[in-house]
Amino acid sequence: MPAVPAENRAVRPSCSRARGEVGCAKCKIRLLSVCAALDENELCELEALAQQTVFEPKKTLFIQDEPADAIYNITDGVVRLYKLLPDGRRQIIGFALPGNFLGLSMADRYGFSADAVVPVKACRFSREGFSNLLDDKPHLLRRLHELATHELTLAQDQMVVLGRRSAEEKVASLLIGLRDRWARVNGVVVTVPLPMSRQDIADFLGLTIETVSRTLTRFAREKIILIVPDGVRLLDPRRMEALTEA
Amino acid sequence: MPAVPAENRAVRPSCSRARGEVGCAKCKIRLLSVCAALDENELCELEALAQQTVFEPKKTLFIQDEPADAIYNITDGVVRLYKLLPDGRRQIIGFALPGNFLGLSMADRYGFSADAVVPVKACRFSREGFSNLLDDKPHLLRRLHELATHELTLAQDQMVVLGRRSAEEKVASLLIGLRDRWARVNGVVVTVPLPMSRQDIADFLGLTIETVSRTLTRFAREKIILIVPDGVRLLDPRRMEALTEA
DNA sequence: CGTTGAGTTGACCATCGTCAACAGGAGTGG
DNA sequence: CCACTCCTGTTGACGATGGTCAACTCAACG
Repeated sequence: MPAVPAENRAVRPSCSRARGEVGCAKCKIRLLSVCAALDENELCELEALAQQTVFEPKKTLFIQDEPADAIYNITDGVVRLYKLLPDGRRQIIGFALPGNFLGLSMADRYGFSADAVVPVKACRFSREGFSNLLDDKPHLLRRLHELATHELTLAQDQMVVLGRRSAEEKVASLLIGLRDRWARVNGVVVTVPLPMSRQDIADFLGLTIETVSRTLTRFAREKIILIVPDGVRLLDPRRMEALTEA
Repeated sequence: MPAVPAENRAVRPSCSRARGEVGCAKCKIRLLSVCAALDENELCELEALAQQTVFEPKKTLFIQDEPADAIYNITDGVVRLYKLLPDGRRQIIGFALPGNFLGLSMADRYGFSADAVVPVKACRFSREGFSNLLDDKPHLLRRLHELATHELTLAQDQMVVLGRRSAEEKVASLLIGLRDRWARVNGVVVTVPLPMSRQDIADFLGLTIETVSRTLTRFAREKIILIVPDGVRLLDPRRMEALTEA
């Protein structure tokens, strides 16, 4: 039987948890997520409701239009969020990174489907439990609303990309966008991780895999990026940014 | 000097207002908007903060990136919401109809620009005043959050349209979408009002005016619609809906 | 009436999608 | 260990959807 890790022995006793689990107070994405709105005592309440879950690549977290009985806070990995048309066309409406919250809407059915791109860890809450917590914590609701309007802003920016950008600009905006989001999670990066497939990228940008592939190789030929396994290194971030600003 | 209209004489005295103004309690879009969350007394508080404003066509309500000192509740008319790229390309991210609320995000700068398409009436609130009201009315915040997540859902649906729909499907989805939204305001309609220009429609759908024009005339040739001044009459709503569902 | 601006229509063209072939890596079984 | 398949990604040839450019109509307005 392994000893309880040192970092767990010191936590305040009010917060009981299963042996070996790290508490919310130590969570590295706490300040990025809804949890930032809560003080230490409230965090214990939240933690009591949370259930740590793990999803292997391609496993689904939930499916569009099914009853939304759970909401998730992603702590590790990448999740793709998408809508399908009856004929099979797919639009990825976003990639959830650590710190992102799925279930902002508190609606009774999911508005899109979500599945893991790489191994994912997430805190799972029952919608009911979380909703009750929300009822007597207006500052938590404020935080939720903040995050929701932030998502709305991202969605509106993506509408500009989808409606008015060329293929080249679309790929550039994905790379710069992901770089900036990873920076908030992991600190500044020059090599942008791209764990999702070309098909995922294409379905996010409203393109085909071939166009995504061609555009990336063109960027590589022009020494703006270096393609590495599961990512790209930005050799000339300025030129890449220029493409997104034009 | 005109007499005070009969419908105004009977309102409860707690709600004082300028002569001739109709109170929130009588507002025809009250139940569609944030105001639905408030009881009669709270409505008076809100009314005290509200300032009735009017905008002529093409007048701007606010501009992207400028300080967001006011928020608006549209009571009449149509407003276009858009983002501009430095080179002049424009993406319209939505049309606000009566009942819609501009300023859901409560951010300190506007995330997009807004201007009147036709004569617009709106209730204007200072952001500060509204924010204060929000602080001790959690149910108002809940309502705001509800509306924000609804907007988010619309934005995500529009991402599917922009990313994965053909020109024909795009135009059809605009017509069906507007028809359903007008129905919530005015009751069921067969003639969908299109007060915005072809350029506006094009910039909403990620197309050009020519493609919008051609698509509409093709629909008309095929007897799916009848083009009338400032709108279209849906002759075959089923076929139109089929185009949006495919 | 002349001017202006929105909308329509046609001819042509470019960007991006389609289709197909191929390369390389991972996993599987002889 | 090697052949085989499978899957993802790349590259090329070709084509279609929708964009560009231009001419024209028509209504509104002076």
